[in-house]
Amino acid sequence: MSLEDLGDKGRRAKPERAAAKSGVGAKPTLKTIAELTGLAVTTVSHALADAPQIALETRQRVRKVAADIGYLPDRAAQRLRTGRTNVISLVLDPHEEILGYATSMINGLTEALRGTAYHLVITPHFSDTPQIEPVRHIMRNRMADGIVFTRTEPADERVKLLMENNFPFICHGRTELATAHPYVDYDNYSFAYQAAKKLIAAGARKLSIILPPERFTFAHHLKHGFMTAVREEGVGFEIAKGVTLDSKSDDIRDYLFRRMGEPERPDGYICGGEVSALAVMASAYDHKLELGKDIRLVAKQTSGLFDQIRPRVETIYEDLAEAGLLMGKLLLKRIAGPVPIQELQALQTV
Amino acid sequence: MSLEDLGDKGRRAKPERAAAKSGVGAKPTLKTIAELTGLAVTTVSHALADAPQIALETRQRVRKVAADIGYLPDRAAQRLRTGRTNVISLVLDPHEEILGYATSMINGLTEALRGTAYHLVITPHFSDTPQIEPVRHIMRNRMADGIVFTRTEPADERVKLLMENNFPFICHGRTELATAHPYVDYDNYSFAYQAAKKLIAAGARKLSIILPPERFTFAHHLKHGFMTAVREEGVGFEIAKGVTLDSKSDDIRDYLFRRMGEPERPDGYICGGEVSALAVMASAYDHKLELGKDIRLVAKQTSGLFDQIRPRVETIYEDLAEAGLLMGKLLLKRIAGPVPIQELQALQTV
DNA sequence: AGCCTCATCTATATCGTTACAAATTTTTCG
DNA sequence: CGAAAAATTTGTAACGATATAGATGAGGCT
Repeated sequence: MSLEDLGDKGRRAKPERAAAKSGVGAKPTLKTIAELTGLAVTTVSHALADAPQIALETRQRVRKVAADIGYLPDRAAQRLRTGRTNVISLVLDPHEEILGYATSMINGLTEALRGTAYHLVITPHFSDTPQIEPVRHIMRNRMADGIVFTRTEPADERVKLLMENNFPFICHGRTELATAHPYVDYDNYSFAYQAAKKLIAAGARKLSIILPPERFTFAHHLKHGFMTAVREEGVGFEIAKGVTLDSKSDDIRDYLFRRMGEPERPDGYICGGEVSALAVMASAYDHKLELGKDIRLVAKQTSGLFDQIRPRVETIYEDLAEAGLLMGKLLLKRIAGPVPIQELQALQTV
Repeated sequence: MSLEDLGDKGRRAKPERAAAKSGVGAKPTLKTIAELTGLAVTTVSHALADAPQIALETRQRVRKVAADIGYLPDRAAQRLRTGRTNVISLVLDPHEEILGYATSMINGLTEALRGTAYHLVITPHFSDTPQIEPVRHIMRNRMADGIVFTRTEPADERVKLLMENNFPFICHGRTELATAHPYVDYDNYSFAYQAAKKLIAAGARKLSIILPPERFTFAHHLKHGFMTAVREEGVGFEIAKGVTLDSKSDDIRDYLFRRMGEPERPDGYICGGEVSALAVMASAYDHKLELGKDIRLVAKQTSGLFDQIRPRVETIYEDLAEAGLLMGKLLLKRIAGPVPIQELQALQTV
């Protein structure tokens, strides 16, 4: 260490020092490139930004050197100077029980961010603080250039706040607000509608659906789809009471087990999540009810899980990775500049 | 806007301007506090750092003002000046199939980071680039103060590189390198050992295990635990060939289905993942083999999933959220300063 | 009083980048 | 050829924080 140091000092001046440094592991900066090319730092900066007032030949030369020494702009410096963070923040509710929901979405998002300068930061939303807190915090302290969040509500405060401040965001799910906003959503109305129709076509005469907590917009979508189908067909129905898709899976199963032991029990179940579908199956099994005969089931599938479940269950697929990918793409588009809102809305069809 | 501007100019000097600004929504900085308190920026900085050479009363006053206006230091500026990023990078392989593996770990990590200045950044590792790339990149470009990664290999290059450079990290799983390194691991040896014993105790006479790809250290741990148990008991055994826990679940099932149709088929399965366990169940079902009689199964459980699976399956639990929490805590400890390596190692017991 | 010490606070420079304005060189053309 | 125009490059300041060294003033000591 000290020997090397001496040797280095013993040689000559600065340009070589920088070069040597960059050769080893020291981070190259614009200054490094400037010294290497004999240009000014400003020029290098402009050249790398492909500014037209820099001679084409210079731009190419600079780019070459930058690539050779593996220059990457310092994010902190860029961020400090420009205010751009190059960060997308995914606000995540650690409560989300749906298996792999977050993972799939993260995979989609990282895929969308691939090749860009953007990083994905996970911002947890702890349930003991108001939902809007992380969003307000990110906005106020410029922690990110854009926000992604899920579990949208009909009058979602986060959407309101972000829209008011014209802050780039996208959410999974829609609101019922008057002003349009960016979103990616899955057509849960159609999901429930088609699921109900399938159950009825298969012979079910009394349907039941387990809904998400009522505060989420997609609970309403599911309910409407469900209600429309049962009314059209004139079959019996009920909505699971006391449990939601967010309930602990054991609680869901306990509820179902109880209900299946009662008279007038439903014979067709619609499950908006994989865990609740398994709970239906478990309850039926524990009652020695036969699936596909005594009890029918249509589940929403968001992973490969149900390909291995026996007896086979009718499912309808929701592609969460694609949702994440879409969200990422739309958000980047919005961050790049103003875009008509309707171009930032996507509905995944059933 | 212009009116307000004029009015503001018409009044007096700077302190009020800053106050007005911070009151609205402009981000308060050290300068804001300096103007508010009449102190110098440097003093404020020191005061907030609780430097003893600043009068106690001043420190308190500054802290109060900072809290009142909701001051938060600018991460970019801090990072630029100090080199600290306040970022923990989780290198994630989007390939990981184990349901919710990433989610659980992320939840644990965010819990560990809660209340600290640290953010969690997801750095994807795309399978078309060498595994070491993201790590090298993070290190070279100082993208994070610490790295978390998973799926450790016996001679893991990432571990070598990070150890050589004395860069803070922690990995899920151990290596077989001579030099000790930080890790959090689950005792997969004991898992396989106990799983095998359970199967044998339940009457299984020929055991099979589906292993992770051989390049991962925990594949060896599982294998050793398995082999030790079958040798001790002198029962038949085999190791699933051609498929691993990383194989597509349909491929695992196809393999199992084939194998279950052949003579000398195993009657006890050890599954290191939930999906492969379901594949075993599906194959058995498709062969009309009865679980618990013709075929026995012990699965590793990492979510609540198997509480809903019927027939009930014997499982052994691995707490991934706790692993994440541990990893976060140990990594933070390491980042805070040098720590004897053995204090940075944790083995989760079965 | 004069000098020193201690406690407290402050000025300056810097991290790497970019906006802005200015300077320099080259080209154009009467 | 020489001035104006165009093309190209450069210097300066700033983003917000902190490390370093230095300044200020109160009090103690001889």
